[in-house]
Amino acid sequence: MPEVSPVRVRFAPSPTGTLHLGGARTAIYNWAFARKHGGDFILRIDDTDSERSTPENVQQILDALTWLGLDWDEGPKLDGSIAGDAGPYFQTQRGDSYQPALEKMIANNTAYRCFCTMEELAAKRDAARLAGGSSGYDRTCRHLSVEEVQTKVDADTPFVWRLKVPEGRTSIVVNDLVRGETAFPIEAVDDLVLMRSDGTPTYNFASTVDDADMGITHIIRGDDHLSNTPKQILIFEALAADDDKSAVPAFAHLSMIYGDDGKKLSKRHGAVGVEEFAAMGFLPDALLNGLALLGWSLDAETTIVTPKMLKEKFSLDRVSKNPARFDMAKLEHINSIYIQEMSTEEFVQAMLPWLEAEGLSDAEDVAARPEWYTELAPLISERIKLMTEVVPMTKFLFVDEVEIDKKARAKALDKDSETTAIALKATYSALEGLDTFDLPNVEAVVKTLPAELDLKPRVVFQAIRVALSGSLVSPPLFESIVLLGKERSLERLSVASKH
RNA sequence: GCCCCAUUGGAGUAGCGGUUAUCUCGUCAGCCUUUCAAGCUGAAGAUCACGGGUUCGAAUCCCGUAUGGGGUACCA
Repeated sequence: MPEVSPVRVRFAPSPTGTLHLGGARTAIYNWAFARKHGGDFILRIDDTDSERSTPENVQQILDALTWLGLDWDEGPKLDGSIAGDAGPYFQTQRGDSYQPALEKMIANNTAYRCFCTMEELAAKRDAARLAGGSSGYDRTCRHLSVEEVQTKVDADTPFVWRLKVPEGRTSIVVNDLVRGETAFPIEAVDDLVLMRSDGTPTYNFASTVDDADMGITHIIRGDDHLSNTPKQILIFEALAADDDKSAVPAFAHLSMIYGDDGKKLSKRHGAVGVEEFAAMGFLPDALLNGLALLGWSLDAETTIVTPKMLKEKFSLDRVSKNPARFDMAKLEHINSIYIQEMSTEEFVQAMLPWLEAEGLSDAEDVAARPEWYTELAPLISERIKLMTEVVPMTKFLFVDEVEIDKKARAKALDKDSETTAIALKATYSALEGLDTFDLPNVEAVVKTLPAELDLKPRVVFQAIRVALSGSLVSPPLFESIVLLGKERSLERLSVASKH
């Protein structure tokens, strides 16, 4: 059997905020790719920005990934434990690995000291830009003699370590799995700072060292990192033993997700955090599906892609190069399909938290009258797109007294109050006489009312609907009456007809 | 300024040199109907950003332009 290096991918969020849609999609692709290839999905927390990183954000990211159904093989776990041997999985705890990496680069002459001050650098940058050239570092310190360097070091002049971009090469080619070959002219690759004067590594250095140490084989990330890639390739090469070509991982750069105005998705566009979508009533599998489709397709026609399908079918060569706009309407449509696909039992369980949050129901109630919930569930599941719609649609079934919507009252009750009073009283009488309050009986007596009263069905039924549910929109009428029960139905009809 | 990327109906996409340019969402109309949905049927909507090439033949390949985006920090 040929030796195949196992796939190892990583998702490395910065806990400077909660998990947003773009990050979630990156995580999904990494996860799906790992699962597809039987590899490892590693979660690393890039928390070097100590100013903005918080433990709360870390927790939120972990929760959001878990909610989405993404499981990682290595990294911090929800219960506080850590899985995997390639850790630590918090970048702030990996400090020890950067110095040896730097020393290795010093030894093979791929790094050098730079004594330029930030002010000097800024001035040079401005000048270079004004002259119309590239704005990279002018490499002054790269040409310092050994003696000059020694003098400055002896004088305790502060310095940073920079990458020595090799001479003699014309370009660095990034062979991207999504975009194909992209060549960066060598002049455009900057001698970037590896280690700051305070001894901490920069992002590009830390990230690359970590990826190398962790044996990452494929880096799948946002395309805002594409320009960083040639620099990172150089670092990978410098870090590698004996020109080991396999030391440079494969790259796949994902286009950004835009808001509906074509601008980069941000808070201005409303909800962008995964937890916000959960609160809006999206199902995890539906969000996963919708996000996966933002830049990837299974084929020409499939819209519904379950987590299982994603794990089996995901491939980077079907990732689109175009930036995608986030479309809430389509996501809602996908969500509604997932809702409809749920079994009655599943939907009852899915409704419960939303009802509980409003104090309308609890597990005990479900256990006490499972049939009632079983009848309710399909009536609701087929007409909502978001789980948040459950409460407004069913609240009238749980409360003792309905609050009748003003508009609904005006339209269905007060418009012709005498007629509606007659209709409601007739309904009252018809229902009052029923011994068995079930759907066939209720339907039998109510359905014939309009004809008996010589009124339009619409007038009669809407009046009843508003009297019982308080709204012009409700689940089907006869079913609603049965679910409400005889006592409450009569009570509400009586109240409404007196107005 | 410089470097890189992208551009197919309103949105997401299929397309890999020869198709009536695919599918989904959305929109509109009809059916169903006690409301709202769902469902079903149908319709409108794309000179494949533009201009040049290459080719018998281009949405597909090449060059340029425009537009949008990313990068260009001792940020990540």
